[in-house]
Amino acid sequence: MIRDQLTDALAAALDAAGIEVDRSRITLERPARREHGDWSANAAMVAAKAAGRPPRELAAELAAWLEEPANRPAHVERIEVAGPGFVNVHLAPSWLHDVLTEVVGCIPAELGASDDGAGRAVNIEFVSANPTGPLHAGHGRGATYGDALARLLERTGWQVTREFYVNDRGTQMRHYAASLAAAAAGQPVPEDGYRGEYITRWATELPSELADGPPPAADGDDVDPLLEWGLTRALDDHRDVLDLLGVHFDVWFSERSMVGSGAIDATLADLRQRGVAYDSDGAVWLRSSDFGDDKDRVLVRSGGEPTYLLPDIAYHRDKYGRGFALLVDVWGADHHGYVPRMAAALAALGHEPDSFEAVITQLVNLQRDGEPVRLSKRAGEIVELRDVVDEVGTDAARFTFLLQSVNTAQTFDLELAKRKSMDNPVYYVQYAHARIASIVRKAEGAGIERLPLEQVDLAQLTHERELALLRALEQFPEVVADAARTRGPHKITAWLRELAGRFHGFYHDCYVVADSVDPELTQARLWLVEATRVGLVSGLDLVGVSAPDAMDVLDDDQRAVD
RNA sequence: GCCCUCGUAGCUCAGUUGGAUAGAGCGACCGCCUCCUAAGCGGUAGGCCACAGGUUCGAUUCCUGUCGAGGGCGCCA
Repeated sequence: MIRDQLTDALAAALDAAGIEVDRSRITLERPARREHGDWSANAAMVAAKAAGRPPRELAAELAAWLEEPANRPAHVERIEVAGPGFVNVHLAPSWLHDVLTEVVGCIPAELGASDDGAGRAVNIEFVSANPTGPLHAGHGRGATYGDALARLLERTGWQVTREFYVNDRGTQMRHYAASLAAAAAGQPVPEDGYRGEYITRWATELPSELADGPPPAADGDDVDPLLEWGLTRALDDHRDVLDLLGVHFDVWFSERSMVGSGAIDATLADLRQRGVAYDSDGAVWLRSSDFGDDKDRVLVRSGGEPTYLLPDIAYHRDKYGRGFALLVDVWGADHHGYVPRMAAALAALGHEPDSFEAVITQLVNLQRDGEPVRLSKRAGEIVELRDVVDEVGTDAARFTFLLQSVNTAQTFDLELAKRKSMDNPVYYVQYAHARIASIVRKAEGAGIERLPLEQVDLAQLTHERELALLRALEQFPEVVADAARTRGPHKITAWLRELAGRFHGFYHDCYVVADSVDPELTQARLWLVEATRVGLVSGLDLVGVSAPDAMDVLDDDQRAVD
């Protein structure tokens, strides 16, 4: 890595100047402006105070030392001092030609790969919607985010398990079953019930012996056939829609399974043994306020029934028991208040605070051509995720959900997402890939074969468009590492848009296969195009979006409408 | 009242452990097709980075406060 070479050289220059400075404070950054060079160092400004000298004077000394032929790192063209004391390094294009060679030497799945995770096991739990109804549009964001994060962590050396927690017991399930029963009997949904449109729709699917049967038992753990049917119906829906979205789970973990296994009782016993649970007012409490929570929380109600918290703790205890070094939970915004008590509970069980992370995904506001899609929460109106995916397609849905950071509320415009035009980022990026395939076809059609890389003169690549493309590719490994570390897959879509943009500029200004292009240049450009293809496929793979070889061509009428 | 996430161009959003003249796309306006898909490319206009202090050589970034938006504060899940 040239960055490391430059950092080493800079440290040597500081040594030579007799200046001691904390090495970690010396950083090399990519300047925002091209004329500031390829890399910029702040070392002189950082060291100025300790050295008691003006930063620019120091910078000049460092620059002079680095320009000495004996000290000059590879590819360095010139070094300048600028601004308040930056040392700017300008590199020769040859360093980017080396980047090209590195990129085409990788298959897409290897590009940006690292060993940051060191093979540790991470469990990513996401979606985990209650099996009391269909997934809605908001779940799509969590589903896509969780899956993309999983892909990022896999790329960076983690062993990933994708997990869905099924809340298949408790009061919500009983309300759900009662709602189905009421709808089947043509009666109004009970006060605490679910009143979405899907209830009546699903009720019509009930087999007659269930639809006509007696109302479900009000409580108890007796098996209620109607509830079982409803559970299966909802889970089938979830699995099906997630499949459409290209999201697949390794584990569907049943809350109910922990009753039979004794995991819930064992967890309570564990908490008591650690002295972090106590009895008061007939209930059992968790001493969560000792672990950063606002107040203590009830684990078992005075009536003897556990709250939702206890099975959740048992569930996370189970995950630790399966050997995961890191647990990541992806939750909707309406659960963020739940984070401190969960973290407190896991700390109370003796786990490292860093081993549990909760990512909160903010809301998704649906729009259609700029107009908000209004829903009545009281009437239980939702936009089903299935409808979103059906309307805009898997690729567009995924890419759009991943366009921005999950900690800001998202505006998702259905019309924009499905539009096949330049204002839709997913098509902009995919179109770049299709253009590459088109160039390859064109070359084949012209009988031009791409020669082995070692026979090609990459020094032919000097056009600013060509270099800009290589600069974007050069950054990819860092972007991947950063996106994984900060749990931000939106940084991948941002990079893809950048790369695609630079490719479209190249495509416009630099023909690859044409009579006007020298054959040697064609060869170099064919390799540049191949490197770009590897980058696009690699990035698209991280977000689970396809890289098509051709796009549907709009006819003239449609184009005129655009 | 307390907590969480935010507040950046007309709109949707980026903004790299604090860096130089704050960016992209869309929208608006002006240009560009004998040649690999014009679903593209180039240019112009558009900003008190919500506001006020503080830390720093340097703050959109870190700290405090104010205002504004959304969400959360149950022996509900």
